Amino acid sequence: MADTPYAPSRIRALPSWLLGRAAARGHRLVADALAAEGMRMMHHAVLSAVGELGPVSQAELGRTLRIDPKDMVAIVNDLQRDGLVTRTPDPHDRRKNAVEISADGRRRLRRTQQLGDEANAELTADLTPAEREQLVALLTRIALPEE
Amino acid sequence: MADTPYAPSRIRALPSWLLGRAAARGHRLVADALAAEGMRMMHHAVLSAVGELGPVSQAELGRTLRIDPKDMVAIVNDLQRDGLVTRTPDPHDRRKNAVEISADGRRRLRRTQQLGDEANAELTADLTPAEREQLVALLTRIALPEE
DNA sequence: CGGGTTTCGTTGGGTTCCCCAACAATAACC
DNA sequence: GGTTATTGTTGGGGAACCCAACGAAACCCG
Repeated sequence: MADTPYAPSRIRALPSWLLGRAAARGHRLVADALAAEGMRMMHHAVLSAVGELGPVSQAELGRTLRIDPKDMVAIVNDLQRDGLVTRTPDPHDRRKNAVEISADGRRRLRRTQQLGDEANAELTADLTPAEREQLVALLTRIALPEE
Repeated sequence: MADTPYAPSRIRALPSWLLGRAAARGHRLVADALAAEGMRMMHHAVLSAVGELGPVSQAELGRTLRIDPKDMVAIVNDLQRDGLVTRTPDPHDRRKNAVEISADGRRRLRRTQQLGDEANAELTADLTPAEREQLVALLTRIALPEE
C-alpha cells in the first residue's frame, strides 16, 4: 500500500470512464473560466444559443442543448433578471415565451465566449490541432443518443 | 420556431460540450446495464479496483478512482453490507482499513465487468476498433488533471 | 366544429457526483 | 518530541440530470 500513484485499473481503460474524467476536467476548466465573468456554464450555453437562434422558445432551447425544462426555467429567470435576455409572450403561440438576447447579453456573450474558447484550448493543450479535430469528430459520433 | 431538430450552435462544437454529452450517454448506458445486476457505477468501479489492487485502503481507492472520501465511505459500507468486500483494520497502520474483495465479490465482479464492457461496446458501436483505440488514446491524454 | 391529443411553461420531488471543511486517531517527519 | 500529514468519518452544499404532474393553449382529425 505504498504510494502507487495510479494503477492501470481495468476501469480506467474504458471509454465510459475516460469520458467521465475528461468531461469533469473540461467542466471544471470552463466553469472556472466563466466564473471570472460571473457566468455559469449552462447560463452561458443558453445565452449563446439564444444569440444564435434569435427569438426562441424555452422548449426548443432545451431540445437543442438537452437541458431539462425545470432547469431551463431557472436559467432563463436568471438571465432575464440580469438583463441579458428578454422573455416576451409569443404572439403566434400564447403558450410560448419568445426568449431573445439583449444588447447587454450580446456584450457579455462576447466575453464569455472568449473565456470558453480559452478554457477549451487549455483542455486540449496537449493535442495537435489535427488531433483535436479527430477528437471532436469521434465525440460527435458517439455523443448523440438518438435524435 | 419550427421544428429545427438541432441547430449547429457554437456551443455544441466545443470539446467540453461534446465531452459532457458523450460522458452522459456513457454513464447512462453503463449505469443501466449494471442496474440489471443490482450494481451501481461507482460501486462497480470500487469493486473492480479492490479486485485488482488486493487489500487496499479507502484513501488509495479514492485517489486512483478520484472518488470523494465522503462517497467512498458510503460505497464501501454498501459493498461490505452486501458481502462483496471485507473491511479489516490494517495491522501495519491502525488508521487504515484494509479493503479486500470476497469470493462473492469476485463472482459478482465477473458479471458486472461483462455488463460494463458490453455497455462500452454499445457506446462505441459506431466506431471501428481502430477509431475506438484513437478515442481512448486521445481521451487518456486530456483526462488527467495533473498527476 | 368539437373532442381527444400534444405541447409549453412551471412546480415538485428525487438521484448522482463533486467539492470543501471539520474532527479524533494515528503515523510520519525532522 | 513536537509539529505536520494522513486516514476514516461526518457534515453541508452545489450542479446536472431525470421523471411526474398541472393548467393553459394549440393542434389534429373525424
